[in-house]
Amino acid sequence: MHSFTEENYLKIIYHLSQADTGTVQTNAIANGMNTKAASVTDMLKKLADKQLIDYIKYQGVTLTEKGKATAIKVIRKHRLWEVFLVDKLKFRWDEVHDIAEELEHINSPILVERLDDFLGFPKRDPHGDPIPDRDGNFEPSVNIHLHEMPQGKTGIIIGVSDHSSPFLIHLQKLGLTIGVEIEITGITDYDGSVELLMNTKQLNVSKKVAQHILVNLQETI
Amino acid sequence: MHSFTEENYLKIIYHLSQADTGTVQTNAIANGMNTKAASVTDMLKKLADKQLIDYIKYQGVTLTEKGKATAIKVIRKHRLWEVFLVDKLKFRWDEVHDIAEELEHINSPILVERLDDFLGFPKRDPHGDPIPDRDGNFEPSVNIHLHEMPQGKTGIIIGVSDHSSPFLIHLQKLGLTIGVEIEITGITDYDGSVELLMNTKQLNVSKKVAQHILVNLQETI
DNA sequence: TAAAATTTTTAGATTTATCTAAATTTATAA
DNA sequence: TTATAAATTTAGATAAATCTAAAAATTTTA
Repeated sequence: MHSFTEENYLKIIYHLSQADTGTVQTNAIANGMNTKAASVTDMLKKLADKQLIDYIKYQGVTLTEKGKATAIKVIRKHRLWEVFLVDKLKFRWDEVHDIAEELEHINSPILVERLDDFLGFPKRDPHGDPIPDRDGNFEPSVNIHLHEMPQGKTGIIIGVSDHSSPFLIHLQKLGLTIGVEIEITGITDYDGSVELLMNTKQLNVSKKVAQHILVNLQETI
Repeated sequence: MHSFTEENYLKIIYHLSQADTGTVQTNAIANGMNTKAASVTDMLKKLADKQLIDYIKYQGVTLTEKGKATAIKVIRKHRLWEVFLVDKLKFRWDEVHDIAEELEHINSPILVERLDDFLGFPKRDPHGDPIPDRDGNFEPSVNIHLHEMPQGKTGIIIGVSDHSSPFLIHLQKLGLTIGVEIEITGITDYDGSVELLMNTKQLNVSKKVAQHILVNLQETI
């Protein structure tokens, strides 16, 4: 088995290699792990010895198949626990990350399968991110701004790119909060405002607002 | 916060000091922790520094109030997670211990309270052991043989003191398996056989059988 | 393309929890 | 009550994950 620390390194490397297609740099990992570059180098040697990453000095790393499978298992657990915390224990979307960071390291394959079953085999976590199945397969997720969303597609609000109070208060009034599922029904040519459906409610938001709402695009599952 | 290891030491010390009223010996802890006496001594110094135990060289240890409260919190989490695994995820009674050993170290007070609520504030875990409430209070549990049970009291079968196949097969046939709740309704003077109620079913078991069934006596809660 | 800046690695320590082997203390028993 | 046995502690090492400071490699830029 792998230590919590090793699992966290693999997870960070996995996420970084998704963002950026090439190899992952030492400093990027140090940043993600809240540690120093020297510590990362030490750990990279260890992960390479265990054949979890391919590592060439000074050139950055990539995950091996084994390393990738391990990272995806941890991500699967993290996202399933988030669903549990939100759906069953009534936590808010924004409260669950740190707890799931601990729960994701519980080592019991059967527990993961039972939990998945108990939750009804969810395909997405509360942020709209895809949950890998037991074989590690999942639909990729795409995060874009609301005004870039194609019509007809649904998405989940995952954040904002303007953190000013007036903007946040405006969103609160409209009900456009994190975790809400929306569908674009049209774009007004005249002013670029966006028509959308939230639950069953029709809304119109200005182009300026749409440009500052981050959405996780739901692929057809 | 305390490390997993520190929490495990406190838990073992707590359990050992329940069994045996005096101070807890180094070797007993080493045995419980599957480690060596020298390692225990090192850890005892550390726990004493943190004022979690009172430790006198060569004389054994007792938990301080702080240490006891910490141990009880870990035990509360362990038992709540066991209820979750059995009631919600459909694990069997005998499968949950190792998983709960990991889950008990998840550090989130709010998670524990939400879980307790979700489970309906259970008073006993699947073995019949009491679950401390958020303040650490609980009814003590008493483990005795079936033939020593007072009439009218209920208990949960927690094990057997005869592991022979014929005996276990006999119990299986009667439905007297681990986790089953029973109530003594009478004792036959003539042969010492025990009349009991299992769910709503009336049963009679011989004195010999009753002497080999271990029961956790349920206090009036 | 050579100097400067940045990134990465090495060297040598530190902390936590563990170990073995030896020394010390306490308990037991002749 | 002293010798022997058992339990416990100390001393000195080891492995995991981290650190700082210095050295080496790579990238940028003038």
